[in-house]
Amino acid sequence: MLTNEIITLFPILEGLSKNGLNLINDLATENRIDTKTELIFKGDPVSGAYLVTAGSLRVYTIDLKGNETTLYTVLPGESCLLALNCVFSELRYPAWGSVDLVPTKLITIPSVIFKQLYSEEPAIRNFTFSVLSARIFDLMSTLEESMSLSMNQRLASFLIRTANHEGVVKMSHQDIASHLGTAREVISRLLKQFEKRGLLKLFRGSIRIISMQSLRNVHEIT
Amino acid sequence: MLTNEIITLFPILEGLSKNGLNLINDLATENRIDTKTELIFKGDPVSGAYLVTAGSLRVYTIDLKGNETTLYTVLPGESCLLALNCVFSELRYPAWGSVDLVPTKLITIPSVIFKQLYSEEPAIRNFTFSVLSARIFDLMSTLEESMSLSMNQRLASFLIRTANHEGVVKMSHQDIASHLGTAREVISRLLKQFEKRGLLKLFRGSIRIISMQSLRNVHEIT
DNA sequence: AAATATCCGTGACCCAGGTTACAGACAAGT
DNA sequence: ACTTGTCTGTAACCTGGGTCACGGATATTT
Repeated sequence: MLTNEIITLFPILEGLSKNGLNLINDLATENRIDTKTELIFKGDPVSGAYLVTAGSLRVYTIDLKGNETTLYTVLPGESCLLALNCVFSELRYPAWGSVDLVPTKLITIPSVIFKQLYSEEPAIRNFTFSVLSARIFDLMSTLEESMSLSMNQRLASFLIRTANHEGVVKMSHQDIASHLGTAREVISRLLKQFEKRGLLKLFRGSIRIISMQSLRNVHEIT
Repeated sequence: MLTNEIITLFPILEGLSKNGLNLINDLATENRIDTKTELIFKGDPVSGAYLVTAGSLRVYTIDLKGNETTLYTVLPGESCLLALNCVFSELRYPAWGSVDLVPTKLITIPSVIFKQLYSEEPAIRNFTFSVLSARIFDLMSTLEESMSLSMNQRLASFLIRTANHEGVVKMSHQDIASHLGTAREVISRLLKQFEKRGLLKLFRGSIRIISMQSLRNVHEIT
């Protein structure tokens, strides 16, 4: 029973009709993806709407010089809006997608079905709209940050956003660099500064934040 | 008869029902805005969906240091998606909006009406979806450009996109700088370089592109 | 345990582009 | 014709952060 799982993770879909639920139940498929898997390539045709139910899906571009920059991350309870977009526009996927750190589960609702649902089910329409608009705000704030903040401010903000409940970020410097679109050395340098100022502690493959508050202040100071 | 005007400019709305047309006709309002008018302030409540029918509406943010950066420009036949967004989310407007260079006309469909139309009219839904998704691609490419291209490449690309049919851009250096989120001096410097290389000619308040092709090549060269 | 891969630290260098600080050119109002 | 405002040119300077070139540290595989 696919749909129960979906509804708990995507409460906005609660209003689905019986018929809609059945459609999804019968025709959506679920996939498990291992860590370090390239999932979607730029130019791929998109087979349907992707709903992430566990793990995380990273969507990124690669610029002319070969540097990756993360556009956004799709977490459980979210959907990949680029794919959604492509479902309607029949365009091909305009970026890359990969599973990096944790095994990930995602549900695929085939394009045809999704389009039908979209026209019949208000719940699906709301869902689609909210996915798109959430992503827009996200992109806008990324853009704003990348233009007006210095690297150490962006790093601080990234760490705060990414840390788990224990204040630990389990990523290599290179991973972080890719997310922020910069070089590994730069991240190492800045992290070292933070460590010297007592804001965090560095380990191989992870970072433990010590003073969340001071990290927040990096924003204002300069 | 408001709706005729709308339909010609927004062909995607063609499928509107009689009823929908009437609603718009009766309850939408049209405003003319003069040049150099601050129209929307950050935090304003949004009264409805804005459709631009003439001129242009610039949407921008202001960073901590007081620099403006244009997020996007709404042209005739387009709609301000942030406003659309706010219509549904009941959020306040998260940026600034102004009319800068040319007098602008815009039609406002009150929030309540727009929501009703959205639930009843497939045409309105398609419209909304396409506005959102177009803007997403736009934002993504802006983001990509701002991260991976050098200033002179971004300037070249901006000039190409902004020039009118005669290859003329009627903006001051300061205006351009605001759009690209940089300083006036930087733009002057780069433009001068372009002029020396014969790509364009500078006048007070405007720029005439001479070799569109070479300007495109700035992308590749460096 | 040897070999190989991944990760991290660090110093030296360089440059695009932001900043400061003027000065002259043109436009528009009085 | 002045005055005042807007727009442009330019030079000198400074710095964040990208790049190069390492070497050592910790995992992982064989």
